[in-house]
Amino acid sequence: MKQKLTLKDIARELEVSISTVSKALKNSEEIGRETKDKIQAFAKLYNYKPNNIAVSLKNKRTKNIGVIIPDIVHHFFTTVFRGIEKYANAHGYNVIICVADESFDKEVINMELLANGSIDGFIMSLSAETQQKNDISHLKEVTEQGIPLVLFDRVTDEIECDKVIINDKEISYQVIEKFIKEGRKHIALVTTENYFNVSQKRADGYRQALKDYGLWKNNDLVLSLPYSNVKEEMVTDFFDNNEIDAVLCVNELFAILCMRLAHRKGMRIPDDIEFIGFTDGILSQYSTPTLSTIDQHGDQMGQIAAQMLIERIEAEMVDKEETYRTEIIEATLITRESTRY
Amino acid sequence: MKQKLTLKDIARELEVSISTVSKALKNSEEIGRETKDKIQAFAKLYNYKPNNIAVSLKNKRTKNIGVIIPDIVHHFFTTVFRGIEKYANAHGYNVIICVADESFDKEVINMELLANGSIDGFIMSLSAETQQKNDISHLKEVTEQGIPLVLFDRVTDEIECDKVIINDKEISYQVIEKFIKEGRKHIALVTTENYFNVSQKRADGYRQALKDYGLWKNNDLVLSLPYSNVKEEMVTDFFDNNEIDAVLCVNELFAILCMRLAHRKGMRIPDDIEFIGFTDGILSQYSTPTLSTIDQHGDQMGQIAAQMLIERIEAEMVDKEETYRTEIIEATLITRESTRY
DNA sequence: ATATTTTACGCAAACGGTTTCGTGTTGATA
DNA sequence: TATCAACACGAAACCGTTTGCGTAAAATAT
Repeated sequence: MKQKLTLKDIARELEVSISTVSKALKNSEEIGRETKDKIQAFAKLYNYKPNNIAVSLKNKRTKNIGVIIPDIVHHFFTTVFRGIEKYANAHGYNVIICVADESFDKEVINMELLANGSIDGFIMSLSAETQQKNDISHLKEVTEQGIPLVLFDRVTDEIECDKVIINDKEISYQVIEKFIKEGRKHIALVTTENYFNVSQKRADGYRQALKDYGLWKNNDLVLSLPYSNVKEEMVTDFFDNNEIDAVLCVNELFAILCMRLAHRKGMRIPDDIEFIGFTDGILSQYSTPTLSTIDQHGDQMGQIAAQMLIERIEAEMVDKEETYRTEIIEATLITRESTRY
Repeated sequence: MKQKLTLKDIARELEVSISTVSKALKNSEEIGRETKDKIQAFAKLYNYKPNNIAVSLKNKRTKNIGVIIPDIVHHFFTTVFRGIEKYANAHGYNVIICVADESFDKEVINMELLANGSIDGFIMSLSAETQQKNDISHLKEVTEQGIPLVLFDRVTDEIECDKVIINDKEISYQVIEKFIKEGRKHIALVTTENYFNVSQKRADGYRQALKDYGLWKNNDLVLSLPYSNVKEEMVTDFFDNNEIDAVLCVNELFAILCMRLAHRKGMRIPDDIEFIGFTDGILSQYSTPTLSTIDQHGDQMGQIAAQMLIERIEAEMVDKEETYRTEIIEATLITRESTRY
């Protein structure tokens, strides 16, 4: 096992000082042509690479960004992550990832760990538990330390930082409007328990559209399901007790589930009932029938988040204008077999 | 923006030396009770946390592990990753991830970047291009530097290191055997172009089983599809030109695709034709009909890989026994609607 | 030939910790 | 009272780089 070559090794070997080697490798004007050539040749020959850790310590910049997401086995987060990784890598940054598993504690622990010098900034989406408790002191701590933070999708108003979200309310409104214009009268919403910021906004859009078109009665056509372990009877009861001809679901899985149970009840999709879900994941493309979905453009979201973060990190070196942006990405509807148009 | 507290700050404030502070915070016996109390109280009050980078530089241990995977938007890799992350986190390690995007160059670049001190060891699965070129000099370089490496799933025999794989050949054999015992006579294999190590092993199992039961003729019932951009006619031609009553697919997507086209041809699943795929992803559970799949236990694989790596990393501190293990995980068949039993 | 500027390089501090070793003080022992 | 171990702490080296500054030698100007 050959040990890694250090500046000191090269200096000893070539009988010059460490600083000369360092400067020569940076092609500094301070060093003579001959010496530089000699040192550079030697370094190349023995494949010298500077030690990242030492460089980080010295410059106080790690070129790492920390990503904290609630879940990795989840198509939307995966695509966002890919966007982040793509942009970060292209700009010389590595990505350290922590999966909070929707747990508040894991989120806090990981964040504090990384905040101690391991990263130059954070990109994150709040875990379910964090949104539920609405405790964001760990985020506050980090931003007070001057560590840049970009929130995406599951954000909170209570913290000032850059954010990337989609137009949840508007797209929901548009989708409901579309249903209405097609002549649908009994439009349901299948959502999660309401501590999710995004679910609330989607519900707002849904409600608003129904009100604007005089179709709003009450919450009878809103079904709230638990985040996991959905029991089938909850859904079947809902379909049995209500007359429904169109459904918007806040995620792909709920939509697939509902479609399956509606189909089992003998309803024809999309003639008797139409379905639209959020998240254009792999399920939507391959379900039977294929599902019309709202594409959240996760990849783009990730790239923008990464861009905002890196710009913020690198702006810190010069000056700090403390105006934070919220970038809104326009979701788009992808129509497939679960809708008529 | 309050700057991070350092040992030096505490030392100055409490009028002791830096080394005293350092020792006090480690609860060293060298330091008197009173002084320790005072320092520890102060540190707690102002929430002192040691700088990870400085500690890493000093101990030459980063407590980071590098994970390089070909693709992140892929259920199998995602689950393995989750296993890695889970184990690593529980043992005080962070995970730096690089997505090679199935590209050789990205794999090499990322690996070299991380190898310069950023991580204590690697866990990786070879990208498609790397397997195709069969160029693993970057792996050799890393292991020669003494950086521990664990390969999983897409491994190579040409490098000595710890490995975690599944019993691809055996499980394929068993699955084909199952088909045969049910009376299936025309069993097809749908696979990828053969530079994938795992595809080869699966094909081996398939062929072996047919031979052992005297059903092997030639490769007519083996369909090789490109890794992406599969054209439908390739599959339909295959089904049109051959009499087939059972199919093993090397991944979930191929299986779903084939099922759909077989269904379109009017074949009844599972009566006329049965399907089994590799990878128990979300698609298998929600397709119509649901797909019987071979569960590769990605989560477990990830945890074992992480365990092997961390043990190797921490063993390095004591001595180095250079015997490498290959852990084989037993895949299991999950039966659903696409098979009769 | 002397004064001045360049050139080319080395010294040393710094980044934030850890750790070995040395030393002044104390109280116990002879 | 001299001796010595135990105690409590500090000085300094070190991890591998970066970088401001000082300076001898060489080059140029006077």
